[in-house]
Amino acid sequence: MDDALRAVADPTRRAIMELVRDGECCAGDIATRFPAMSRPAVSQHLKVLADAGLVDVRRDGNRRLYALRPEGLADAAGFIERMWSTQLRRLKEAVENE
Amino acid sequence: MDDALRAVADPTRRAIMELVRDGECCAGDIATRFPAMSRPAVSQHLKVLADAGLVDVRRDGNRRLYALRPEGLADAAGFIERMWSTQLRRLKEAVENE
DNA sequence: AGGCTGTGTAAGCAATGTCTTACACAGACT
DNA sequence: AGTCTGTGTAAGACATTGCTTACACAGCCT
Repeated sequence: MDDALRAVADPTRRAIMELVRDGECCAGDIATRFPAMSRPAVSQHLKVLADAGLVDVRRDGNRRLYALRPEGLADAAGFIERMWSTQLRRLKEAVENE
Repeated sequence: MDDALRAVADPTRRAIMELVRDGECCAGDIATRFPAMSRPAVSQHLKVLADAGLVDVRRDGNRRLYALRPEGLADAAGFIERMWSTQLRRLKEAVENE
């Protein structure tokens, strides 16, 4: 979970995830979506995401295709839900005490 | 969202959130739960959490009581759900193509 | 008033993270 | 074989983070 949450804490990486969310995308295409940043910078972000299990990588000849791997967020989602459920429980209690 | 996700990326801060999850807790009590760390370090983490809107602070005489504020995670939860839904949609499509 | 108790803040330092440029290397094309 | 295209990796500069110790200050108690 630690790797995933640390990876997701960066806005560029979140943007990349949104990009590859709807299907595979190759490194170069992803990089051109961030004109303000050099290509190696994007490549490093992709590595962080891959190491955290948030994206899958597949080689296709010359290129590398990246795709979202939502399961990587499972633990993070679990944490948030655990926090969230507190609110729901409190809400429930508040309603019951009405 | 950025502040919340950055705050949540730290394991100590997540532990603090779990601690104050079930009710208010004062700064000192929280700090004693982290014997490996100095009290000011914990105080700084609490500030980060408060600034990110993940905890509420309330003064009670001398002490400061912290409590979880789950709404602070709303945007983060939204992001995760947006990623997550991709998987669900794909799963659905896979089932339909069976 | 004076001295605890509880907490936040300031300054400084070591570790980490995020870029950039330069380079390496595999796969496609001629 | 030679070269181009696509992409990762290495090294280093710079900013940010997470700690520590020392200090500041408000609120209670006598």
